[in-house]
Amino acid sequence: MPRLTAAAKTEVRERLLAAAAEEFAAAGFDAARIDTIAARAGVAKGSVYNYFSTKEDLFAAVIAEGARAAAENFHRLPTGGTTRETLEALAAADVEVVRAQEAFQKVVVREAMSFRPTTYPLVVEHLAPYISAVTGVIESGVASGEVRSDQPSAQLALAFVGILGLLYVQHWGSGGTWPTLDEIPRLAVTLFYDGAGPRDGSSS
Amino acid sequence: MPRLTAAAKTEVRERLLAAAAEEFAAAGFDAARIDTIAARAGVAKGSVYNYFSTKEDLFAAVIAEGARAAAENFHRLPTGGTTRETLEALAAADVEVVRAQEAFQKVVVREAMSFRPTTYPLVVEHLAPYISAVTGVIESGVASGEVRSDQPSAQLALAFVGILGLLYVQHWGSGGTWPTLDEIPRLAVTLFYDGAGPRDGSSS
Amino acid sequence: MPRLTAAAKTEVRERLLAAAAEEFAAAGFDAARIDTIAARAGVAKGSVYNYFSTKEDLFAAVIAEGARAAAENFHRLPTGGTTRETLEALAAADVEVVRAQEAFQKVVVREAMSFRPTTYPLVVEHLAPYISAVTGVIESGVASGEVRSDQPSAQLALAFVGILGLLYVQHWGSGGTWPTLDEIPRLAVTLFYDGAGPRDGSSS
Amino acid sequence: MPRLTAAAKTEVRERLLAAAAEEFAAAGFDAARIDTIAARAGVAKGSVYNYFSTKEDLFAAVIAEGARAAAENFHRLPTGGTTRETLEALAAADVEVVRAQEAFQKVVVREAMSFRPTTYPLVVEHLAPYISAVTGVIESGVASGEVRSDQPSAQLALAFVGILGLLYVQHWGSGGTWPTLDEIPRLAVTLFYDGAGPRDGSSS
DNA sequence: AATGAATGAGTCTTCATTCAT
DNA sequence: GATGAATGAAGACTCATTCAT
Repeated sequence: MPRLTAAAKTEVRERLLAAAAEEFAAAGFDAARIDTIAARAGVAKGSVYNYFSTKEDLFAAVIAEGARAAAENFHRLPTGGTTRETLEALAAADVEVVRAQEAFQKVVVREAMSFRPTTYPLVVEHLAPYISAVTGVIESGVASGEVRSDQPSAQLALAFVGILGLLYVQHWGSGGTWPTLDEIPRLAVTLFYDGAGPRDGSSS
Repeated sequence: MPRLTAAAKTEVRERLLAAAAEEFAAAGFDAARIDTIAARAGVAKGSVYNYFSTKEDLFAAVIAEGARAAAENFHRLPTGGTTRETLEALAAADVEVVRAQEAFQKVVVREAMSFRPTTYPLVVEHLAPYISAVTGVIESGVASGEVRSDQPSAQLALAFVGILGLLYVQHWGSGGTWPTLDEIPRLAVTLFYDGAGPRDGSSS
Repeated sequence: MPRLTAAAKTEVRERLLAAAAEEFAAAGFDAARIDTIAARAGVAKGSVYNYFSTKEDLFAAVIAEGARAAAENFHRLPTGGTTRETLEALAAADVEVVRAQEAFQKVVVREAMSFRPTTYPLVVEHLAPYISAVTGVIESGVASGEVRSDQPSAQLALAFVGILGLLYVQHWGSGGTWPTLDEIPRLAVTLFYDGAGPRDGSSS
Repeated sequence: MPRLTAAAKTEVRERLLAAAAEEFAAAGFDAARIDTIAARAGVAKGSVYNYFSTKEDLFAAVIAEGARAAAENFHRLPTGGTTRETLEALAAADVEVVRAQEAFQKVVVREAMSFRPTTYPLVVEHLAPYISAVTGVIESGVASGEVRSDQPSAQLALAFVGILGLLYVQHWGSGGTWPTLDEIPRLAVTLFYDGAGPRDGSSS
């Protein structure tokens, strides 16, 4: 009989991941300290190495968990609305993930934006399902004439995800001032879909 | 009698800045090594400290130089075109700066996207003139009816600069595959100005 | 389960203090090397920092330990003799401390004599109980007419402690030649109590 | 013809010595910085090495100058008074030297009290003439019955010089509070000559 | 499995000394 | 002789990782 039940192990692992996400989000990979993470998770420093073989490994696990949670949304896509509505719903769902797991998402977004040779491939790999889900939505939009067809769908999908990330960056960078998390879905869709050109009367 | 002329000192300082930009761009602040920077600049490690009192100080100088070069464009704004043309010209000029000083701009963009408490204020401070110049262009566009008036100009300006940054991130993150630097000005304007909604025949 | 028992930790800490005292006594604060101290204590350099957060902190601990041992004597003051006998007994007890902890006492005496802004306050603070104990003895002497009353007791106490220190300085400075440790208590009392004026027959 | 007259060279040398004395007095040998000394003397750092080959050499020159000025007094000994008066006059003359050259004397006194292998021999060597002059005075006192004869004169001389030093230490250590420089000669003689034993009516 | 002390390679930074001008 | 930039050896301190208990 194990000294710890599987459930207990999982629970410690999750506490470690959460603590690590906080620390990596606040300090970045290099400045993050294992001591802090262990303390925040309420375990001894050495115990961290019973769960993750390396600081880098722990970091990767944080990214993976963040990306996993984000990607999960796209398995229960809302259907039946316009492309615009679908995209806004997606963004809204993503915002909920950010709300629930702010630290994880900060880490993912920062790494996605920082193209560091060590960590970039990780993020790309983990975000791939996410991106391809968005690509699917865009393609449907193109098919139905709701999305312009003169740009590759894959690139438009990247742009949408990028804009969403950008809004998070501005949210965090401004200390939550602007935009607020609530405003993000609508803003993302407006920016992505309508652009800044003059309105003929329609839209937000 | 000074051992070095003022010009020679400036030259060393510039070599150091360039070397530091390379290193910071490649490794990030924490992982960057003063040894590497000194070696790349062709001076002894100790000499770095004759020019910059601290690693952090050197980093700040790199940001300042990058932002300075970027902001310089906006003093010679093209005039007389449409807002769209002006924005594209601005983006094109910025791309030239990136081409000329790729490492510096990588550092600036990365820090702008990474909201680290230590460095974020620096970037914000140095990018302020840049942002407010773009805001001016947008405001003219609003006045002439070329830009939608239902969003604050300052926020639209942030969005434009953000999209530009995003495209750089994708450029660097993709290893230069897509978008290429050449494509960036047009893409930035298209995304920002037109959005992804369906075309009625015009554009791109 | 701790890797070391509390007793083992204390033991390492004491080895470090002893090694540090040796090194500080021999080289002075600035010239002392943490490497040397660690090596002498038989631990790795990094381990020093598990016990003391800073070289300065370690130094302060050495002073504190030295002063603590010195002050301890004064809690078991000999009573019932003349002031002269009491002072000589005190000095003799102090000499025993010096014998037992020569390096610690060297550090304390040197710092007490060197009025360096950084360390002087430390010494003053730690020697305070010591000085005030001596002051008490002197006051009794004044009350009983054994000590002159035309000088403040506090200042006489300082003088006594100073003379004791002076004799240590001459002991160490002369390589132990003169005075020897054994001679110090008698000498201290003679100098302090009788002075160099002519004898009318009495004393030493 | 030299680019600098001998007088000008001497003048720079003296400024350097004075600046060095200040710095060594304030910081101690190790913490003293050549930069600071050069700046305080109003010359470039490199110029220091035109006058002194080494930091240690400069330090030795400061000690030598301090000891030289102190020893000078003893060449014009007051004569014809009692031993007690002579000693007080000597102490008074020494206090004048300290007043005129406080930094130099601080350095000498501190090193005399700190028995550091590197510097102690220097001080001993330079103070030798000083000590032997005092020894001469004491010997005369012994001969005339004014000084006790049961202690070697050389040791009494050391004690007198030591007490003087001790009073300086207390003066500097107390921030000039007690004793003041003016009080020192009388105090030195009282302590040295009379001791703390009870008065029969005489003295201070 | 958990613990936390020990480890030591790795870093920034300082500063006496040199030397080209 | 004066200058001050360049040098690089040296040192305090950090921290991921290991491992005895």
